[in-house]
Amino acid sequence: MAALNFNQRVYALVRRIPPGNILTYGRIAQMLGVPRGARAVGWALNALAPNSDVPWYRVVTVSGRITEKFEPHHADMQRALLEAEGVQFDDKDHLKIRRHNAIIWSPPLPEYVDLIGDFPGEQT
DNA sequence: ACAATGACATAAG
DNA sequence: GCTTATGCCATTG
Repeated sequence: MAALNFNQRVYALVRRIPPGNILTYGRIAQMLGVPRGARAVGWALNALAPNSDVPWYRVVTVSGRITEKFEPHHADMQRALLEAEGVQFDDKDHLKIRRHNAIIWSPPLPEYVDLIGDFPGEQT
């Protein structure tokens, strides 16, 4: 199996997102050092187990819209989970996030380095 | 190692 | 602002 370094990092980062805050796929990828690796982040969450402790619902698209590619059912659930944490939506199911909104979480620098920086070798 | 896939992002119409 | 087309990355067959 290959539940590996990259996915592990995505999970670790998503777990650090506080309630009421959100993060985009692209932003996560950029934090991991792969600015164009948004799809890979989505793939990591796709392989995530339903009972996982990773708050996958706090990850949205850069347009402030919940992914519909997965299952419409879950999209509705994701919206409910976010609303429960105080995240506000528009009538068109898109988040009220702008280029400079505060709900887009950003980790403290020390934690950022500890998280994204040099990770213990887990390859092979 | 090559080809295909997929919870995305960006550019163009 | 929305839809379509192309690009990117990691994972899987």
